[in-house]
Amino acid sequence: MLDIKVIRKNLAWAKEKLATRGIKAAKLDQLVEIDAKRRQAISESEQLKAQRNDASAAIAAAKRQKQDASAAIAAMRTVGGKIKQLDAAISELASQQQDLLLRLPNFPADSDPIGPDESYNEEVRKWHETTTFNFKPLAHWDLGTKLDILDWDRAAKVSGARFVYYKGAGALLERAVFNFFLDENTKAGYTEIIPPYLVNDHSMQGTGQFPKFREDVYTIVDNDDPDKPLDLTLIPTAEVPLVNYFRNEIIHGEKLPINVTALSPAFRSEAGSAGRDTRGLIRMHEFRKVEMVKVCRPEESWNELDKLIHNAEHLLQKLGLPYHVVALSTGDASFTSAKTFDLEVWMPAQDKYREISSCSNCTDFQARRAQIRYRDDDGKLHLAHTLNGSGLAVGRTVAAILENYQNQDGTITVPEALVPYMNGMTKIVKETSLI
RNA sequence: GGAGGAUUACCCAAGUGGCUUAAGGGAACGGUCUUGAAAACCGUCAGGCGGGUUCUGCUCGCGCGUGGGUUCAAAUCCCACAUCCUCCUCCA
Repeated sequence: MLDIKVIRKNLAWAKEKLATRGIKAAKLDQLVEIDAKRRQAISESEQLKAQRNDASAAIAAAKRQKQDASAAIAAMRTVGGKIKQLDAAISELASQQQDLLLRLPNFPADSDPIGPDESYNEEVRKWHETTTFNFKPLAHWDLGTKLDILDWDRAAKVSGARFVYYKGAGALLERAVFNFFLDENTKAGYTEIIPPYLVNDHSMQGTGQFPKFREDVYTIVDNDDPDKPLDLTLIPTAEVPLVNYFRNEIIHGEKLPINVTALSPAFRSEAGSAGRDTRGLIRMHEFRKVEMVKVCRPEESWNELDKLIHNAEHLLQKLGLPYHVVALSTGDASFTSAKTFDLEVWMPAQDKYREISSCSNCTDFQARRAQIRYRDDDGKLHLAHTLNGSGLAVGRTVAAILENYQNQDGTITVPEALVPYMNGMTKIVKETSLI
């Protein structure tokens, strides 16, 4: 959430910044107008309350001395009515203001490439030449099916489109990948967490998914009354329970920066992406992801963003997967982010890079929504900055390994870093059928 | 899912409508004493958010789990919800 005071004081600047994210100037005019009315009403109400408090003290004193106070009581009755009216108006204005504010994205950083969509993203650096083959590489979904380690048909039968079974060496590979990630992240100083995978609406609002992106997630309903949603949503990313761990907390300054990592399933409705990436592991309703989250002081957050990206890059480098780093444009970056770098891994069969990690500095945007604060040496409270990044998306990593490490005979060479995690297995060969 | 009980500061806890500007104790912090420490004694210790402002100060409002309500006036009375505890039921 943006700070209304910042918008109020720097209206022209705010309009210009948010225009690059597709927000119309009229929205901000409307916002500051409501804010002005609200503050006016607060001022009036509080004057009356001060008056009422004085009168109440006088009434109490009179009563104690057994004197009559009925005139003062009658006078206060009308004041009380006015206060009630003003307070109702204030809460209506406050909720209008909140509704508008909750739907405004974060201010983009000055360094963000300006543009409405991903075509304005800028490549920052590239690691390793893209993989070449002396045969035509297969897509990971074909490799997975031929090896009988990924089963799309039975997942479609059991759950529907965009679900998959991992089997045998496939399941082992998935497990090897996430255990490798968790171990590496822990070595890099992140504390491992196993969070809840269902969270309440306050948490979804705290990290910025609600109210704007309700249609992107799965919310649990009451079985006795399916029209009634329960206050529980399947997490679309571990970022939600990790960041909300700190919600409404005051952190000791010396604890910062805090680094946490978690493996979790991620559930996404993929509303609006019909027809895109319909095959393979790229776009699933349910996938596993290892997430990294940082909570830090404002002055550290840009440096911490660099560290976060390097932590994610380190994983791809150890796996030997070619990738590049892309700075997202103002229009492509996520709602909560001031600056986002995507890591895109090379997918040979598709002959292009695909997103495998998204590393963002959310500045104080989530901290203000979620009230994540710290007390520093000066004894004062400050909003923290929050950062998040995938480290990494597990299914997409498996897809990249299958495609980049495939051999002409259809087997997969296991990346060296994963061999210990695969119980010494160096090559994935065709599984025997279960049925 | 059912029945009871609870929720006040870092911890324990008093407080059943107006002299509560929320008692008291412990912890913590500062000081006196001491070579140093302990003890004793003295002091500080109810957070924070919001409004106004001539702006690092002053002032007003709100703050006793959360949100409503009653009242001239609510920690205190009423309603709803959340969380925790005990018991029953169910359960990996």
